[in-house]
Amino acid sequence: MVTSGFIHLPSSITSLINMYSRCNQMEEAVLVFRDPYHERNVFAYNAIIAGFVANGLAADGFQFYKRMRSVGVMPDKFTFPCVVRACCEFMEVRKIHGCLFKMGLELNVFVGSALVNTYLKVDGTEDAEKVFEELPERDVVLWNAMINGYTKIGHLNKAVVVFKRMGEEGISLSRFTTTSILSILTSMGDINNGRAIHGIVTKMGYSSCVAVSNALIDMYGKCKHTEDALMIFEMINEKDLFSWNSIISAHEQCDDHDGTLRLFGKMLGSRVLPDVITITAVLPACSHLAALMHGREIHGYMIVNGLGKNENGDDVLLNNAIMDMYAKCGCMKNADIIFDLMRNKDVASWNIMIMGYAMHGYGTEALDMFHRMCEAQIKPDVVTFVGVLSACSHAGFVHQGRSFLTRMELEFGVIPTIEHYTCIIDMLGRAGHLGEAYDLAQRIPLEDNLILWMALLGACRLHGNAELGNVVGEKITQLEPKHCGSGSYILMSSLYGVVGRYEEALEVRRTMKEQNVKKTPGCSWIELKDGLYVFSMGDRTHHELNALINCLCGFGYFHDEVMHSF
DNA sequence: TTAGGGTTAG
Repeated sequence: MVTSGFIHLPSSITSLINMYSRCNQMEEAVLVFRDPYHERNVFAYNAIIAGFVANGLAADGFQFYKRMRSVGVMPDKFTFPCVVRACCEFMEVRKIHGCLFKMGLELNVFVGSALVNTYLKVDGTEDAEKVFEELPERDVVLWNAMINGYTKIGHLNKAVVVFKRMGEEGISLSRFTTTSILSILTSMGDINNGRAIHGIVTKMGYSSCVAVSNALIDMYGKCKHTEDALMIFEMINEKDLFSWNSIISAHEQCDDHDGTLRLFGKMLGSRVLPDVITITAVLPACSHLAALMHGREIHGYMIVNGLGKNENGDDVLLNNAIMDMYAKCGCMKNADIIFDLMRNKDVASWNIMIMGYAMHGYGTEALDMFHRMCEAQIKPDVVTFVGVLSACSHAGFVHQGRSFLTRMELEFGVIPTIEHYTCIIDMLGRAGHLGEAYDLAQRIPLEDNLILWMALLGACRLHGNAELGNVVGEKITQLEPKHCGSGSYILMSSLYGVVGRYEEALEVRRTMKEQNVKKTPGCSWIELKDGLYVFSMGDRTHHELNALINCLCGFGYFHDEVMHSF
C-alpha cells in the first residue's frame, strides 16, 4: 500500500483486484486485470479466479483458469484450491486432480480440503474418501470439509463417524466443527449429545460466537426445549438474522404462537430486518390465532420489500403461507386473489384453497377447485382428499363423499388413511346415517383411532341416539382406558342430557370427578388494536371487559359457553 | 501480495 495524502491506495494489480472482489465489483476487477500496463502473472490470475469463486461466479473463475493455461502461465498451490471449488462436474474435478498429480501438489492439505468438498458435491464419495485417507497431514479444516460434505448429501451417520474419529485422533474442534455437529445432532433429534456439545462449546469459549449460539438455539428449539433456546438467545450481544429466525421458529415449532408473534414484534424493533424465512415462520402463528390484522401487516411487508418473488419467479412456499393464513382466518376472497395471481402453483397451493373452502362450509367452491385442479393436470395427494372429503362432510354432500372415498384409490391411486375415514364417519354421522357410520367404523382396515370414534359420538349426541352413544362410549373407554380425555365424558354427559337421561348425565360427571378428569375451559379470542386477547370461561381479567362485551355481543363474537359465564 | 471449513423454513 502507498499513502497518498489521506487515503491508502492499493499499490499492485493483485491488491486492486482483491479490493474490487471484496466489494463484489467483478467488472472493475476484470478491467484492472486487463490493464495493458500490468503483467498478468500467476498472482494476478490467482486473484481474479479467487474473486469470481468467492462471489459465487465459479464458471467465470474456471474460464480464467483455462485462459491462464492457454497463455502458458503456470498455476501454483494457491491457484488450485479455488479452481477445484469452481468445478461443478465429476469429470472436471478428475481432470484437475490429474494435473495436481503431475505437478506434485496432490498432498497439499489446502488443495485436499477443496477436493474433498467438491468430490462429495459431485457424487464422487469414494474419491473424496481416498483423498482424505491418503493425505499425510489432516488439519481441522479438512476434517470439517469431510463432515460437512457427508451432511450435505444426507450421510449423517458417516459424518458422525468422522466426528468421533476426529476426537480419537486428538484433533481439537474448531467453532466450525461445533456448528456442523450441532446441526447434524439436531436433524437426528439427539438432544443428549447436543447438550454434551453445548458443554464443550462453553468450555472452549465458543459461546461468544454468534453462529455457534444460533446452532444451539436451533437445536434446543427443534428438540422442543424453548426455554434453553431463549436463554442462549438472550445472551447473544449482536443478534443476527439467523438468531432471530432460529428463536422465532423455535417458538412456532412448539406451537407457542403468542411467543412467535411477541418475538417477531421485538425483531421489528431491532436493527435486523426480517426475510423470507422469518415471514414463513411467523405466518402460521397468525393462521393458528386467526390474527388477521397481523397477517395483513406481514403481507404488506412482503409486498413492499418484494419478498414474494425469488430467482424462480413466484416464491411458491411464501405465497402458500400467505394464502393459508388468509384461508385459515376465513378471508377466502384474499386467498383466492393470491391464488389467481400465482404463476407457479404446486399441489399445496391447490390443497390450501380446497381446505380453506371446506373449513368454512363452502362445499361447492371446494369441489369446484378440486375439478379445476384435475383439469390443470395437477395430481391430487393425500391432503387433497382430506380437503375434498371434509368439504363433503361440512356441506352434507353424502352421496359425493361416498363416491370420492372409492374413487380416490381406484382413479387417483391415493390409499385412504384414518383421516379420510374420519371425514367420512363425520359426514355420515352429521347427516344422520348413524348405522352406516358405525358399520363403516367397525370395518375400517386400519388401527382404531380415537378421533374417529369421537366424531361418531358427537353425531350420536347431535341426533340424540343414546343407545349407539353407549356402545361408542364403551369403545372409546376401551381404546384409552386410563388416559381417556375429558372430551368423551363431556360428550357422553351432554348426550344423556339431550335425551333427558339426567341421572346418567350426573353419573358421568361424578365419574369425571372421581377420576380427576378436568374439562378444558371453553375459550374464545378477539384481536384488538393493541393485541390478541384470549378469554377463558369465567375470565374477567381484561381491563375494558364491559365495553368489550357490549361491543362484541352485537357481532355474535363469543363462544356460547363464554357468553353464559358473563 | 495469494488458498480450504459453519448456523435458520418448507
